[in-house]
Amino acid sequence: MMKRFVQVEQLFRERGVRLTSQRQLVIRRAVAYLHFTAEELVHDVRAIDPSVARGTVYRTLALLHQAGVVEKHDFRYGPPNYEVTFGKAHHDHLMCVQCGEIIEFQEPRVEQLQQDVVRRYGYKLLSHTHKLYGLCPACQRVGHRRMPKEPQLHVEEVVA
Amino acid sequence: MMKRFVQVEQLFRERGVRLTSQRQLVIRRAVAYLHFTAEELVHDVRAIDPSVARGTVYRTLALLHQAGVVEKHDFRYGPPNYEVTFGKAHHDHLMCVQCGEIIEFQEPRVEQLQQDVVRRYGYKLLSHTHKLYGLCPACQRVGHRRMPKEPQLHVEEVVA
DNA sequence: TTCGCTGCAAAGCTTTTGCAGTGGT
DNA sequence: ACCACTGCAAAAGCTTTGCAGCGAA
Repeated sequence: MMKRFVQVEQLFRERGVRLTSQRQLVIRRAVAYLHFTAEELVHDVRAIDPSVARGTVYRTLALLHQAGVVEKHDFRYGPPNYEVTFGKAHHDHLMCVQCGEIIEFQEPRVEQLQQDVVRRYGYKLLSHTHKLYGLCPACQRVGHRRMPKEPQLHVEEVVA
Repeated sequence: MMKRFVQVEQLFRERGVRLTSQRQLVIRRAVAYLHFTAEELVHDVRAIDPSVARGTVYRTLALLHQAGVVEKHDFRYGPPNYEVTFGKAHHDHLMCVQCGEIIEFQEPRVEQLQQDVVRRYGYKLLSHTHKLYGLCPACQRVGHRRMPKEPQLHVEEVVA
């Protein structure tokens, strides 16, 4: 955890982005989470230092995204979800559009193909999101007519 | 185009969703677009029938997403972008986090792997999003310190 | 006839922004 | 000493919702 924080700091330095005390705090808190919303991060950071402005947290979050440190996921249930992907094994998402179940899966072969694509266009890959939407086994059986209920996250595998 | 509209109607019927005149209008307009925002769709629909409420458009858009007809893309530039993927060849996105350039690419091998994953969990695949974030060749060369400018969409291939 | 759907319009949330002052490098 | 960054607080922007009436099946 500490190590990851230092790595992100290093990343910012390389990019010539100033490492203010506020940003250090935001980064420190963000990398401590698995998943979080922007407002949760605001709340968490301000619990430690109430003087940090909401805008600063959002601005830092944008920087973290640009640096490839965090991903933004929009699952259509509540506010968008952020996730720190830097220094972690990538995983993708499979979601049931009916009941909202979310499965996290790993597929190394996709990672390989992503490298192929990126190379084809001369890009340098920083991060990615990959979501599959469908019907889970249960929702395929019952009538397909109900609106989704509350979402549920089924974490298949979490790699620290 | 007309054919796709009829197919979507069929899909709604199968799901036991009522096909009101308002929904027909929203679907008709949505499938006419390549990319659109929710508000653009609202504007377009209301240009034809001003009595259709904003809420109805948003509610129908949610249904279309659940049915796997449209995808929602959040590129962090302006409002989320919707795209009709039903009946079209899938394509994924490669985006430069620096300048906002967006490249649409096709990678059939990824599609194949998606089927593997979906089968593994017993799901029925409806749609997907797959985005790669990185630095384009130009932004790798110049200093990496500037905030993104306006986004640009480079459509690699558009399949009707 | 039933009950899912709609219009209306306001509320609710998340995110952005302008500006004067502060602080990293 | 620069000028990027911050706090503040309001504005903006997108989406949702409650409710009474309507209309598809």
